[in-house]
Amino acid sequence: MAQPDTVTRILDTAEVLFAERGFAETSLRNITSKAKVNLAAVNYHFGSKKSLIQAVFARYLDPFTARFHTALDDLEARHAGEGDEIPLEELLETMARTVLEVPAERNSLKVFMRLLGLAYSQAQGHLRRYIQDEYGSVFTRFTELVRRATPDLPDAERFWRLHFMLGTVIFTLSGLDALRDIAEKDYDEHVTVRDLVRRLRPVVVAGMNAPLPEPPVAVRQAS
Amino acid sequence: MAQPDTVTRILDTAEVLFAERGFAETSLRNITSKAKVNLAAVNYHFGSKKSLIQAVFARYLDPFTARFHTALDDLEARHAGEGDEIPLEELLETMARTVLEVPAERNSLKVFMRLLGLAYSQAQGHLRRYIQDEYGSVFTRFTELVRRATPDLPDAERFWRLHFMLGTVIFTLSGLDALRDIAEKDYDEHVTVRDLVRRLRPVVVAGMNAPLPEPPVAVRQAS
DNA sequence: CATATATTCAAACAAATGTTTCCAACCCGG
DNA sequence: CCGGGTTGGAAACATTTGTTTGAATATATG
Repeated sequence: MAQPDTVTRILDTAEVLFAERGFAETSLRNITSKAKVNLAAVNYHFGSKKSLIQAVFARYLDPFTARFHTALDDLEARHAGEGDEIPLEELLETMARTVLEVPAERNSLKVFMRLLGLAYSQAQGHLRRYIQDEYGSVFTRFTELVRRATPDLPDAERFWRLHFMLGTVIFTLSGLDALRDIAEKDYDEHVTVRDLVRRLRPVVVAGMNAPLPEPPVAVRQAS
Repeated sequence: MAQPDTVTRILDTAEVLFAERGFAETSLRNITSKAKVNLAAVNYHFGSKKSLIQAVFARYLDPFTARFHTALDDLEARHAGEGDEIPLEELLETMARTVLEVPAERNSLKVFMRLLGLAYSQAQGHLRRYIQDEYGSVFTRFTELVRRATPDLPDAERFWRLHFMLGTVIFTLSGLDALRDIAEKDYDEHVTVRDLVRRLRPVVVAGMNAPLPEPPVAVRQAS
């Protein structure tokens, strides 16, 4: 256990390679050679490639869920006296802050968001199940708070809008490199993640507060 | 050339498998066996797996760009007399209608959107380049029209918001199956794509028209 | 009909993948 | 100094991948 542990060296290398090329396109040999670690080390320490992928996620999601829970505890405690409802802006703000805090410690927000994007897009059946089972409860708690913050929104509408916003954020931040290339070609400004989050905020808030859609046309009358 | 051509049978099978699992996770043997076609047929007709992937996209994007161009022609012609500016809502509406029309002919909007999502998320270097080179011009034309429709928006802000909205739509529609499962568990309503588009419209419009973000804090003074 | 061209097919190929094995090196408490 | 459990390492393993081959078959052409 002299310099960076073999395990953490594998995790460090794996997460950036996964983020860059995806899971299937990143071979164990690719990881181990770049990490200067023996090929067998992955299977020795993690058991399989699947487990390595899950471990990569766990290293982000464990601290994230922990912090997010305590952040929500704080928020609820602070609003306990005045009637339970936490404003939507504060909820979104809290989530954003937590998401930004966790990977900031290792300067790898981009990697984190890209991994989240992959978890959604790459079917990788086992991954979605793992994340849902392991970390679903925080999200449930959060959506319940959002529900209380937006009592006028029909349940279905709020559900979809939350996922719309999730899509906006994950898509943007996970495809950030490609977008940044285009953006820098058109306007030479170099955009940072924090800059993007600043731009995202009003859009997300406006989207959540958008007027309700017109009811479906030609709907079957009161079934 | 009796029943469904070998080439189209390959394309039909490949596009749904690609959409379900991604490109790297879908093997040629997987495609050919399900399509009841000989393994060598793919390399015979398309040359390589890469070319097959591009062909799958071309079958959607060729008709799409053609229709979109003529739709924009119509729109410009209709607004020619009154001073050039086409309202943002009409632009978005036109794009949405075109996106919905093309795959509707084969009842595969879901597949189309999922493929678009993959094109973004799966690095697959060659794919992004191919799409950009082959179909970039329509998007350029569209963004220029959007620019004229939103003269108050700074260029950079409009650029990013367009991509935010793109993210919302692609993410939602491409992850639709998973989301639909969750939605149906919570509210038994079965959501259709058209229903989702109806819900998306006000959110997207509100996002584009959101107030400008506060300027970055602690910015270096006039460089 | 005969010939040439296009397509299909089964088999094999080389390369790359995740995983396992087995032995050497190491570390640390006795 | 030693000895047992943990970690590191080279090689081999069994699969799976995309691709190629060459013969068989169908299709079209003169």
